[in-house]
Amino acid sequence: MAPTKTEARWLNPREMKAWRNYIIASRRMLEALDGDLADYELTLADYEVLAQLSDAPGRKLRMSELAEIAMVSKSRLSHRMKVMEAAGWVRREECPEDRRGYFAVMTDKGFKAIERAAPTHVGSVRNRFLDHLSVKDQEDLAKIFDRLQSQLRGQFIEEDGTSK
Amino acid sequence: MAPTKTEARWLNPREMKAWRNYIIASRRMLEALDGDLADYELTLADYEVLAQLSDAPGRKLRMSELAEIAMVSKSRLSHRMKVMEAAGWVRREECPEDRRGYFAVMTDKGFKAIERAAPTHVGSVRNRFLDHLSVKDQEDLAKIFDRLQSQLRGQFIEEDGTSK
DNA sequence: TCCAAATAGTTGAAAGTTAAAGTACTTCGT
DNA sequence: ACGAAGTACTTTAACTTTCAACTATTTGGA
Repeated sequence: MAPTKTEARWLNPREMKAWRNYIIASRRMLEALDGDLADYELTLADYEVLAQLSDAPGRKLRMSELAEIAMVSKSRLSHRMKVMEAAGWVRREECPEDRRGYFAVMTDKGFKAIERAAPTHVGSVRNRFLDHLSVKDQEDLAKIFDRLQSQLRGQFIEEDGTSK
Repeated sequence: MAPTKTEARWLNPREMKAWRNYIIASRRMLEALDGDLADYELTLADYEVLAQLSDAPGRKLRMSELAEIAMVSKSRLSHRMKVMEAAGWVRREECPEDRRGYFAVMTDKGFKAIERAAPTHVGSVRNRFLDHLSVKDQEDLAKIFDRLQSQLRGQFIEEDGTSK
């Protein structure tokens, strides 16, 4: 089935500029953020995983939940966990309540690793993003992207018929 | 050298919301756009490469230039070109002016392929992005991301000492 | 002119990602 | 309480991307 029913009239210059400025700047910004983390042997995606884990109670989360909130697939998380486990940053723990399941648990070493990276990362986010936005810009962006996000969720439900 | 000198004070709730809403929605949107193109055996990155090529005079561009404007690395472009060449969408042509160089040339088949995908893609961009923005939102976003982009370029120059 | 350095592009290997299938366990309906 | 279907997670294999090294050519001095 076609993913969209909107007729395909071309983008006008204003639309084009909004769209292209947005994706180009975003791609470059993400690249830069990733580059900034490279000094800590981390990618943005791995950072996200560790950050979420470090915020969890007991620095411990079910694999699925971690995958969900860090926005990576289960398969990818599995693979990355193997790498991070080898680095001594996390370990897996069996879940007694549901024996199919596992917890991802952050080790002290992992916590230190992300504690070390966090100031730089936050600095990058300011440096490359927030510092260039007025308070109003920040509020506008938050609103706009919140709208986009909920719309996306809506379309997802429509498309595959699943409600979660 | 540290990539940033900004002190690492934590993000306040407003900053946090702007940043997180932005990356989360962006990631999901990009995923969705990619998904929409999958029906045409294209990724967003490949689409971008072909779209740029189809816009070029003679549907023909030097590899480096194409890599630059489509925002992929030279190496990646080389590899993708091999795949697209096998699909019959592009071919390489020697450059007589600079015998180290090559042109990427879009074939008729390639042009047809992107012509087929374009309406859907434009539809997706409307559907998932533009339709949810007021005219003012579009203008604001264009301005903000333009600012971010030029800032990024500035930092890039600082960091590696290169001026291009 | 000659050579060192820079540039254009490709390549191969390593690392990362995804998609599909596999294992193990739980849930649900009867 | 049984079996089918569903869920949690992992694994394998195919594919993609990156990184560094390589070839070929051009450029820019001395």
